[in-house]
Amino acid sequence: MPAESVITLSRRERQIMDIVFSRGRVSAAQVMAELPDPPSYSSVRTLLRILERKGHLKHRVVKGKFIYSSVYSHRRAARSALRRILETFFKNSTAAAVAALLNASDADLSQNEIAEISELIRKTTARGNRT
Amino acid sequence: MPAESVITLSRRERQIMDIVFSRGRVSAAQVMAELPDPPSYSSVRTLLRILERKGHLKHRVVKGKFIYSSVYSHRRAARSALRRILETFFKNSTAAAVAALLNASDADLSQNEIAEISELIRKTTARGNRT
DNA sequence: CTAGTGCTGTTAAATTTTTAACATCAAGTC
DNA sequence: GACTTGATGTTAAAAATTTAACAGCACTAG
Repeated sequence: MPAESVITLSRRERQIMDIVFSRGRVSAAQVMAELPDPPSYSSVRTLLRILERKGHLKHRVVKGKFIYSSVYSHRRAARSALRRILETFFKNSTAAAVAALLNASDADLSQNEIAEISELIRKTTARGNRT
Repeated sequence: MPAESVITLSRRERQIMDIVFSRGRVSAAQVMAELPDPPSYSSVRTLLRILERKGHLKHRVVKGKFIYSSVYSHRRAARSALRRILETFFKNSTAAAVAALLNASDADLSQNEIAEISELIRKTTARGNRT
């Protein structure tokens, strides 16, 4: 999801894109079920169609039903979301963001997770480092 | 910023809250300067007043001018934003989120940053660990 | 073949959001 | 003290969003 798109979406559109990203593929019914203060089924379908027209969603027909998914890869969308947060809240300091992230997750990481993260850092370090 | 608030905000309201979070304290003029497709000064002020009425912003009078800031602490807002991303994109896996974060920041972390992050992990580990 | 069921597409009304004109007020200046 | 300047508050029109009614179409069952 291109960074500039996000800030252009309306309230409902955002809510729906969030659901799409967390679910991957969704039917109108699923979206409706997860929307806060869900409107009618009809309204949800309208919104999905709008998002598709705007180029954010695509759909496949599965057994006669429309199954929607994002046009952007999960990776790209996540990256973009993180970048925005990094800039908005952490002045682009990755370290600060990681710190907050570790706290946000209730600070009860398992040893396994710690190990995973350490491993990730090692890998990242190995690749592109400079002074 | 309470998690449920975010998804309630309108497009402009969100854009403004983002600016407020990244700046800390802002005047209407500053907000206008940073808004994409900036509307008139008058419109910006109206929006700031709306956000204050809704309980998201507060203001102080400094030399006759209104200086707005968030009602929520930076820490809390960041935490909330991260939680949302964690859930939307990473199924609440902190490790996955950290990985993406390290990538998102162009993978050119300085040695200093690596050190900082490692230190943070050590601290987190020291505190709440299990298994 | 007719009716019912379960979808999607179209359309327009209702509501919310967004915008900006205009009024007002305080402060400094001549 | 009248005037200009620079700010905020009020209000309402314009635009966008949100909603849902309704129409249509395919498929299935009787």
